Amino acid sequence: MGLSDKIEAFINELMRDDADFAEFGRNELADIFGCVPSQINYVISTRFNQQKGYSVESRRGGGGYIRISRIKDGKRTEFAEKIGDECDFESAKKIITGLFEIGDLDRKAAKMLLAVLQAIESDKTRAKALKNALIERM
Amino acid sequence: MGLSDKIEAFINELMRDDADFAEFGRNELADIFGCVPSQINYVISTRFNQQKGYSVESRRGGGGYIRISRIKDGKRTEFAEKIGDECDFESAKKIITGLFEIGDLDRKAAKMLLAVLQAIESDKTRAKALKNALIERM
DNA sequence: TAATCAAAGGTCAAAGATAGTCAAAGTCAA
DNA sequence: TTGACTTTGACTATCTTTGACCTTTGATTA
Repeated sequence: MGLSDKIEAFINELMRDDADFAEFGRNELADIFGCVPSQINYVISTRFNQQKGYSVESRRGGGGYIRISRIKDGKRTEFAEKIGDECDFESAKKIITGLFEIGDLDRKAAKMLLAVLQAIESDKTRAKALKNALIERM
Repeated sequence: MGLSDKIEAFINELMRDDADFAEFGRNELADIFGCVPSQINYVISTRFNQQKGYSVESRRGGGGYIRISRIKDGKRTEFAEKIGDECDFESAKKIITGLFEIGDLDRKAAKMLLAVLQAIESDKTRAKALKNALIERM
């Protein structure tokens, strides 16, 4: 097993521990494996890219970090499929709340979406609007 | 978590206690965290600036203080006021894009909101929906 | 009252700490 | 041997921490 594979496995272990994300310092990880820091970027870009279903956030400077998290697309698709031709506000609210609870949406986004969905009068339009939003690829 | 993050968290705690503002002495806070006083300014300017929805007042000399308070979201209010009874999708898009550009919305939220707003057929409903979302307090 | 002093807070730039990019060099299997 | 994948490292970008010096304010003193 090559170095990159070992690092990949290690990150996967971290994700298992913390459920759906892994956070670490790039240098710290490079030290563990005795490699150059940019090797970590290589692993991330080849194994944890968007296409494979991950999103990556990072920060430089003191206290810097890299955080890899699984994209919660599954839930979105699942929710989207459940919506029929019509969707009343209460049902829409459950879906948005659900996405907020799994951390797919932050509080601000959830509140705004709810405000918009509430202003829509037609259950048909609401169904279409919510479906579109859920299918929207990031 | 870096020092700045800890100080940020501490100030957020203070705000929770006192509802919508936090007041403290710069040196006092610097002492608590064992850092130079100007570090406090750094935290304030990067985490509690106007763009993030805070206003800061302070006074020097004996009995000096720094007071941070949450403010109404200026840009949002400004945008909300510009919307009339009707709002076509292009106008809505400009507003959401504007909020994204000033960092008020992240990409995901912006995209979802756009998807929802696009699905709305009536310019009247769209106006109402967008206004509601903008007025929504965080 | 005017001058002075001490106690805050403000600014800014340098130094330090991380992470990102990119292309060259290395490896390995077909 | 060649092409795809990996490993390295020099250089870059960004964020944080620190410290020297500046300004404002209130209190004290001449």
